[in-house]
Amino acid sequence: MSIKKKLEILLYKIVKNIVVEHDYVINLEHPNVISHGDFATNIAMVLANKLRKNPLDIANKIVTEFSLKNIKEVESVSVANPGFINIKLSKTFFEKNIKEILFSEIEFGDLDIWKGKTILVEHSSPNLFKPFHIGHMMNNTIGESIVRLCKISGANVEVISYPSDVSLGIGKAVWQLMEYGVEELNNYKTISEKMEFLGKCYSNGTKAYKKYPDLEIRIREITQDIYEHRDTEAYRVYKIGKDLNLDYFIRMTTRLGSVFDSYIFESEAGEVGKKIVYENLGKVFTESNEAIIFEPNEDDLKNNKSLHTRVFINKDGNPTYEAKDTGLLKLKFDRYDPDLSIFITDNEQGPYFEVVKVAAGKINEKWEKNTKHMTHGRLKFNGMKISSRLGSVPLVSDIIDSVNDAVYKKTIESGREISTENSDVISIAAIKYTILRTQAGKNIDFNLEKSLSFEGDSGPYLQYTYARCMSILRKAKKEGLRRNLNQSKNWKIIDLERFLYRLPDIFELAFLNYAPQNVTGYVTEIAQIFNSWYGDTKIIDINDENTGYKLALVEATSIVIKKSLWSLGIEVLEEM
RNA sequence: CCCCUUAUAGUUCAAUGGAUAGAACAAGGGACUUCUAAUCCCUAGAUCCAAGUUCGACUCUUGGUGGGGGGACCA
Repeated sequence: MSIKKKLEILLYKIVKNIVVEHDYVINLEHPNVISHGDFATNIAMVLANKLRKNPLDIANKIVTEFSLKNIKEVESVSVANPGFINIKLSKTFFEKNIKEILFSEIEFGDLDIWKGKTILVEHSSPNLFKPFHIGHMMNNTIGESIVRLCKISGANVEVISYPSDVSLGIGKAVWQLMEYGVEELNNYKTISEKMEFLGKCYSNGTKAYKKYPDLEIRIREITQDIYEHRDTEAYRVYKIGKDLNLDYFIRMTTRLGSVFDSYIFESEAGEVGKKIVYENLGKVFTESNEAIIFEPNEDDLKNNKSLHTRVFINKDGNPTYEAKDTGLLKLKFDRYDPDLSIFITDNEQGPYFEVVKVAAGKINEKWEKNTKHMTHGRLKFNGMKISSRLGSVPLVSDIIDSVNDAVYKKTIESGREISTENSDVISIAAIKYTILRTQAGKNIDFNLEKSLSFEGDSGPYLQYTYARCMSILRKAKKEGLRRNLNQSKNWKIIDLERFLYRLPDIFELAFLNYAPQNVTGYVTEIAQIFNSWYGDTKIIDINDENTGYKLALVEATSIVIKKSLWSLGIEVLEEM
């Protein structure tokens, strides 16, 4: 149990004796100003209202009781105006905590709050035949971080993606691919080149469809071949393209650090969705203008003003995205029965999914209650030069390449050398950090000069700090120095110790609020405190009896940084 | 017209209803014969507007204003 939980329980019991018959929650927080202590609570002020008493009197009473308990992890408890109770932790606690970090290693910070439960996360869902573009980078980065936070919660986590594998758009691409000739693919060696060619098929197919209306019949026929898996040339060509696309998707997401346990394809979800919509016709859905729609009733609207009428099956009898998503919900819950099902999309789908959720909830309550739709904003490019191979939409690989160029330049300027692999790790860290420092849902200004940096508040800064820790530890080892888990008597607690123990609480907060930026902010603060300490302290000092303990602190810092970055889906480097 | 979302230093972003609103970049000054200067130290600088709830509001409520997104057969 974390020290925070322990103190909260203790305070709860103490307060219970003072105020009977009143509901209250003990809420410990870390004061902004470290001189106020390690924890503070506002309970006395909250109770002052209910009891109509002076908050200072209540606080004093609680503090007196608290002091009698003689908690060895606590050095002092005090009262501050207008009624805060401040708690300072003891040297004993910090010493014990560093031991815990070092013994737990990479498991430090793991929680058990969702142990025994299952969480399903869907993210990075690609449009097959369309390039893996910048929007997917955003989705993948946030999704992967959510996946990892869920794993930290102790839950069993299943990760899936939901590729869009049937649509009129894909029909157009397949038509164009057949026009060019599928054997054209053999002229390209690498998978990126093949993908570039397929991307061209997609955009040129779309253009041709617009320009020549006569094509519609043929392209609709191709689309139908794909829907129904007909044994035709179109379907065979489609299969080749689909497999290539999936292969590429796996490569790209692997490069970014994601692994998927399984896929549910849009084609599957469409069939299932169409079936359940028809099954619930008259109950949940109604017919209107030849289409099947969902219309929210008065109660629905009272609870959620954003609801509106939507078409689930169009007049041609085909499932729309709404029906497909309903089918997807069924497949998710049938296959995984998750206690929580999270999926991540661009926020343009926010109002839309509210409707699907309410409609689906009428078929199965769980589908609505256990589903969390997380939305993210868009990456805006202002002034950032990206040479996109495919028109105006920057591809994920284009972006990473551009950032790689900048990393390479920076490396050369500072007189270092770098491998391609490490450069990639740094570039991806820089991009991911930029996305994850911001609250999901906001648009992000994605600018190499402004928001994407390698200095200060950045991914590479954190990697650099980790590498610095490792470098110190390597040197100590070389000199035959070993860590010492015990403080000497003259050791004075430093700020670093006052932050390292907080990781589990930060993880809990980030998990419960779907807020990776809590971790980003915390780990940046740790790095700043560490670097500041590094700046004014000689860590390896044979004449200092504290050297062993300082080495333990360096190691603990490296563990906390590594684990924090892991939760964000960012890799560390031993040297840079 | 309705709904969702967003507004914090010159810029890009933080801040579970708490105490003196934090960083970074840019600006100015300083620190490498030293454990990695992708670093550190110092200086200056901000809550869109108007009411309300509260002991206390960037945070909650209501009403405005600006940005982004949605609102029947696209996804």
